Amino acid sequence: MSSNFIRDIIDEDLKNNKNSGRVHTRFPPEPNGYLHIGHAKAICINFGIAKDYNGKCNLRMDDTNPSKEDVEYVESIKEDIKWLGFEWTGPIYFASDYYEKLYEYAEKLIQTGKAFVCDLSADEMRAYRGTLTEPGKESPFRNRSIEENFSLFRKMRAGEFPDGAKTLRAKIDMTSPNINMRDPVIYRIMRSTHHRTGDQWCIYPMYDYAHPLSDYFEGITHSLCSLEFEDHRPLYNWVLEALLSEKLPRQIEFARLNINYTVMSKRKLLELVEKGYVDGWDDPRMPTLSGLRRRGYTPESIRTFQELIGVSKANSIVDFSLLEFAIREDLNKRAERRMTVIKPLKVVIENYPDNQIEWFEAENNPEDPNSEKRKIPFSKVVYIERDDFMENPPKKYFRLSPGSEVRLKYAYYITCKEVIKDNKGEITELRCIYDPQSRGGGTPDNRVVRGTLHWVSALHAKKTEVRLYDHLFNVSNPGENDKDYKDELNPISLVVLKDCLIEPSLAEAKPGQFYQFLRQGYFCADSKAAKEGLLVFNRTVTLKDTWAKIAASSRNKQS
RNA sequence: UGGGGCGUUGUCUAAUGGUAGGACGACAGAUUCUGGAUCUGUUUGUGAGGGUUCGACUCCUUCCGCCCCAGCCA
Repeated sequence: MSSNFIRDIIDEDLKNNKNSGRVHTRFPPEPNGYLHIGHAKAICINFGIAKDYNGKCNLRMDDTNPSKEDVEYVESIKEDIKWLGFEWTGPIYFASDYYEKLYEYAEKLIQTGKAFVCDLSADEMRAYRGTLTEPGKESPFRNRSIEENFSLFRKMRAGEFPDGAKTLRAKIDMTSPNINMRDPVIYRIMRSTHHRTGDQWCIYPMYDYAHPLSDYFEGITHSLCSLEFEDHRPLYNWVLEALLSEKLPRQIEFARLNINYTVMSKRKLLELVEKGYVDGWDDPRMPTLSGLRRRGYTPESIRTFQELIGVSKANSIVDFSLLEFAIREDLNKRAERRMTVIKPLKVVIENYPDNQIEWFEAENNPEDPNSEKRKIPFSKVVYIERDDFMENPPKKYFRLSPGSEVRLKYAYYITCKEVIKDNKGEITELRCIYDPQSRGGGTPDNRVVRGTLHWVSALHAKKTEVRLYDHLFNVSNPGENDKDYKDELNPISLVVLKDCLIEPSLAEAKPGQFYQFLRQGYFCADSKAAKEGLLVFNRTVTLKDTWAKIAASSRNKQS
């Protein structure tokens, strides 16, 4: 586990015996959307630190805004964290469990003259707040007596005022250069049914007030959050210091994760879901954990990725290729190999006996010495990949072309004798001959064939749907330069191919089971389609493709 | 232009006054029944200027650039 500036701070705290050597973090999502890979960074940081320091990490739902939150989201959050491989300490905490306590502390704030009930409307409050460069003005309600504030606040709770009519505000400093300190609202009146407390409350605490206290209630020592809360730290500390005298949690901020060719804001992801640009939160193109899971990403690969990107305070955009590296590395070691022809081209082996069937032994995983072998059937008619044949091949193309010889993996060498086309000029079939001496993939004369192709036997193959995914957006940084990110969606981020041919053993693939389709990529059986009894494979990531690179660069040279 | 942050190769990240290193990518080669994997090698960087110092990514200073903040969101 590599170090970072947060761990350095904790090491220092430990050295000074701060918090009596305790390390207690928390992951505090708001249940207003599904977790995405940016959350995974925060999860790995918080749970990872707890694990490595023999500490604790709480899961706390930061549910102080019922208008946006829902139980569906709390369920998905639990599932995603468990799937990622982390366990929270104790029960799941909810900020809503603290509503009564939070209310009592607010009364304490009033009693000590540190909070007041304000009648300013939202618009008025904005006007009083000042601007970035001008100080604000004090609310005319700022100097109400403690008794009046007290009784008004109770009436707020009792529902005697309409929504938005009054707020409870911290009395700090309207001239502060930090706008967060200009008498921030800490309670608002909002008649909204909460997913846990129902209609019990009509006033709800604000994040800036509820969060530090929730941390305190749970004995959190290090409250790790993202950079945009840096400006809120003085307020975080103000709330705690105004109410408490003991050792307090310390907030530390780190840069959130950005990855190119995708978006990472819950607002935007929600919009993609609600407006139907994608097939739900778990669409395999989404950067959500449920999407990545459905796509075939493993929890191990996501944890590796988080380890690779590190933790710092610098804003950054991580290359998608790093995520791809992490999943390839994991799946290369673990995924069983299968042969699947995605875009089939019929090959008839003219000199192969008409009704003969042979079974060849194939490695399930050459990277795993303990893996078993399987038998695959071979017959006179096979299918190969359309891309593995070119009638007029360029230099350095060592797949099949008229007159050339290639190896059908695990089977025989074949040579192309004739190309058959339909009346539109489209190639429909290849006529080949095989060398019986090359059985098993080698010949007595050790002749060199550069190309080795995957194939399926026409007699035995099963038809299946395969879905190929690409970046959801076709620009590196969607929404940049005032563009609407929705205009930058990649129109071919999903390509559905329905006539793919799989080898027989794949017919029983379990939902979520991952494979390497030889020479093509890693694929996993789609769990959503499986619920409807369909067998569909999602492409998780392609294999690295050196030939594609060579072809592309020579194409560039020509143009 | 108030306040808070951040600038190290194409990308991410180390080095906390003492050889600017790692990972990904890229490139080259070896090897290979996957143009995969594996192995080897190569390349590119401290935002700019001044200062302190034997020595500066690191300290001081001036500047430049980028991000965040004016929700009764989190």
